[in-house]
Amino acid sequence: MKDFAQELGCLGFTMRLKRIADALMHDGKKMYKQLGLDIEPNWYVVFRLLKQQNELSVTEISDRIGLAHPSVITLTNKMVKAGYLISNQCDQDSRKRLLTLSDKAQEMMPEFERVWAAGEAGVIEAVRGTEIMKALSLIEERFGEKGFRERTIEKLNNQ
Amino acid sequence: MKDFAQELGCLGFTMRLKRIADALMHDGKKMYKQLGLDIEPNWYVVFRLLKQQNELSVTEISDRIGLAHPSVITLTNKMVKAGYLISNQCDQDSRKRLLTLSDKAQEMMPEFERVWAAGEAGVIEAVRGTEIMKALSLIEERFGEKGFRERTIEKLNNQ
DNA sequence: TATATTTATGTAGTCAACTACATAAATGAT
DNA sequence: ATCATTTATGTAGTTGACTACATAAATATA
Repeated sequence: MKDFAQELGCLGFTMRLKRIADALMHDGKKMYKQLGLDIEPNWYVVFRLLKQQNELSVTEISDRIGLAHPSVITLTNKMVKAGYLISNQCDQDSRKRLLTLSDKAQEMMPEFERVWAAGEAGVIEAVRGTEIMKALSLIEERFGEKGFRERTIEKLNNQ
Repeated sequence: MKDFAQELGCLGFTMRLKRIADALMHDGKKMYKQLGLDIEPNWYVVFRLLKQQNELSVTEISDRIGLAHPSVITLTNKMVKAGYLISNQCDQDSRKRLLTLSDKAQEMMPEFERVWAAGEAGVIEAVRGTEIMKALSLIEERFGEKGFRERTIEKLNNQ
């Protein structure tokens, strides 16, 4: 049975992106469970970011990883609850809450890194020969400048 | 501020796909609202499919568009409620429910088609020069054969 | 024919993202 | 110094996908 979203050409773009992302996310969850690790897909972005930056506020994380701040709050709250992040009120600016990696996080990091390296190797294999990372950058940039809605309405008016 | 998911290379793949898909979906909703059309992003896949196939069951739609059947039930129920689909119990097999486009759907189709054509033109512009549709096909195929979890665990064992 | 299996649909609950709104602290302007 | 604006965080509610389980009809098998 041929996939219909594929038949739709560029119109099927969004649905196909979402389908792939969802499938990877679900399979990622399953993977961590199978490996007996109590972390979730996407946490690695925060792990990696805080490893590099040491200490960041909610909004800073939100800006750097491109998720809305409520999503970051939910995500990091889970990581705090799981014992991987420490949350401290900022001295200079009492609105801010600064997040750092806990000792548990530092301890587990080598094991996580091993898994992430394997995951990355798997993805590299799956996307081999496609230039998709470069394509995503370009597409992100273009949709960043002018969204889908604006583009469509512009085209509608020029018809 | 440089995007951190991009810095992560292939590891940021899933998150970036999800982010783009979510942004397109949200902007699509906004667009339909702005145009005063009472339809949702993704409905066009069902509209187009039923225009081509006339009458299909829930499972057939699910198979063709690659969404899980509960998602199709939710999606098509909304379309029925909005008056765009007719649902009929199948005579030969009373388990099946057959979905067709309503008169309202047929009537509105030319207007929808105009919008979808504009949307597609916008996407084509945004992805120009990237070969992303071809890339997605290849990636879907590869992850279809062997998922992210399986790939990662295989890599872990070969380290 | 009776029973077991498969298939089609439906329901319940989860999840990760989003927007919109609320509040409190810091900053800027008159 | 007061008041307005901006910024940081938090909460509530929505969304569209998913899995897991439930039920009923059809089909296959003993």
